[in-house]
Amino acid sequence: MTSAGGAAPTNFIREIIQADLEAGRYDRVVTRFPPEPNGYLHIGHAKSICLNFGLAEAFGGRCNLRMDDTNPSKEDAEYERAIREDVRWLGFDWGEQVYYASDYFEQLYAWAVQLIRDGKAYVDDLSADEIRAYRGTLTEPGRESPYRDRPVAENLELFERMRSGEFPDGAKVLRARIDMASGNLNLRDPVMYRILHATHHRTGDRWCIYPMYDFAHGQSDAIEGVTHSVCTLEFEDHRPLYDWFCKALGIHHPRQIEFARLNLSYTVMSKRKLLQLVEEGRVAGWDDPRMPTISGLRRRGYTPEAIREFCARIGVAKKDSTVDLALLEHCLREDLNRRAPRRMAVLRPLKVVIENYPEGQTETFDAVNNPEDPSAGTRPVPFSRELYLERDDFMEDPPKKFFRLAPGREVRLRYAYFIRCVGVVKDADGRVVELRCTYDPATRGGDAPDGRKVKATLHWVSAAHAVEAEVRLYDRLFSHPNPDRAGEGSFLDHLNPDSLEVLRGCRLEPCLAGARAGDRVQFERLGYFCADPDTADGRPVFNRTVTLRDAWAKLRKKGG
RNA sequence: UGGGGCGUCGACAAGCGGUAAGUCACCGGAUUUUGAUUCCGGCAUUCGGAGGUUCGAAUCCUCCCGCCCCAGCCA
Repeated sequence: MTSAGGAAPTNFIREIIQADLEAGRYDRVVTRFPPEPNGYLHIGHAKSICLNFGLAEAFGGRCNLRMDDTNPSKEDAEYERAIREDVRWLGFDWGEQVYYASDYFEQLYAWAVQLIRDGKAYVDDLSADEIRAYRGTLTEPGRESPYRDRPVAENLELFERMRSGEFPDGAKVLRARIDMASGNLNLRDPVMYRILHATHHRTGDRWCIYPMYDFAHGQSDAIEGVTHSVCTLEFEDHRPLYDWFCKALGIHHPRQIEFARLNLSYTVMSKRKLLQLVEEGRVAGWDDPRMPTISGLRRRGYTPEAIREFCARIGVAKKDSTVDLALLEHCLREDLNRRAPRRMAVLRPLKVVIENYPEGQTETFDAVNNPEDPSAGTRPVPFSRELYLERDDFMEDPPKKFFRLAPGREVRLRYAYFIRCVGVVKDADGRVVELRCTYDPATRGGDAPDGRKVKATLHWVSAAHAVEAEVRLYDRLFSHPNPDRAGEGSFLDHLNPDSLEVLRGCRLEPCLAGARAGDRVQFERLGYFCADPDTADGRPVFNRTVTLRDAWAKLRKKGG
């Protein structure tokens, strides 16, 4: 069980469970999170994970992690490994063991035989195309297969031969015998087993017939004593079938409850599309920091706490909805604000020479590590005659609302001195390459004894002491709020061409030399950053997790 | 034209017959050695629409409209 749940607000699922408990329908609560190991987990799965583990925790029950591994042609042990890692990282504990649908293959087979014996399942020789044709359409009923009334004994024998490998893929299937005229397509004699001569990553070549989702999921729930099988809306149509199998088999009958899956603006969530992004090299892999995968978010610098808080805030309902990415980012900033140490980093360096500061002199200032957390203490930051400032913090011909550095203007260097720009050095092309400034020794520490004010406080890094680094600026992967439904064309048409900008030659304050992969910091005035695994000794690589809220950027955008 | 769902502020979401919570976003304004954080204020006379029941309806009934899902031997 978990210890990670927050105080999640109530929702309709909790109410159903509460009512079930009170009515005595179940005497305990068991849920499960059942991913298919055919891809990486994403933020949408996080919603389901938080929901299922959270439900179990709220009712003092248990939540099983179960691999829904019934299709060997798509699944892989690597995905399984990643799933465990991600669930664990999110902060959930699945207890003694991971469960596997594949562990139930023998039992599932026995249950299939039982249904055949009861005349409720039959072996069909129709091809896939024929089955489709016989199924009918949304508005017309289907037709019964000519093999539907095979004698039980023949069905039994054929099914056994299917298992023993006598038939090639697709030659036969086992079908439930329900109702070819049902308005619910799932009830038109759904396929229970198909022949698949494929090696399963766990059962190897022991099987060449594999159960379909509908004949595996509910039964797996039953075996594990699941009481509430929570899944997404698209399975609502499957519930009658889920119930039919449990009833026909006379086994423990969990209640299936459906909720709306998570959609996030500016991102795609389907595994198919995420896979495509990876396979076509649109991103660097499943853990590319632009991906909505758990591993991508982790590498980007997200915290499990922020993701859990987000999941608690979005709620659980049956309405199709798309949550604003801004909410996710808000949860992230909220968490990082209270825990990320502050550092100074200049991403686009502009050299500054303090003309009246003695050459060769260095002094040290104490900088606060985290204004939100006094216990985080301070660190020393060296200051000298030559510094780097952010190019964006200087404008030669500033607009009215710009109150950073400009010719003749005075600003404060954080923790250090007031400086005034007295000269601009340009190259042959007229590009600003260096600033000449003077400092006021009386403002040491950042306050003027005469009480004069400055409108801006800038971050800076001493040139001689700076650590060079690579910084990767990430932005949303898609430029359209809903890449899935943005008119005709592919979602790929809406990829944001500026989703990644790599900056080299960035200058960090010296204490960042020892950054280790996974370290999260706030670069003051810029945003939250996380040291990437590509970080090498003495050569940090930082990913921008998210920018700080930026009133100036907003202003600038408005003004054109 | 079949079956299953869903419609409350720009985005989420409470509300469960007694007269529209909260959050994000947005817009002010205060404090600030991060144009950050924090703080304070604003933001649905109205609940997809139309009727009806009721002293009273977002909540109950009827009809209509809109959106989503289902025709894999995927999950």
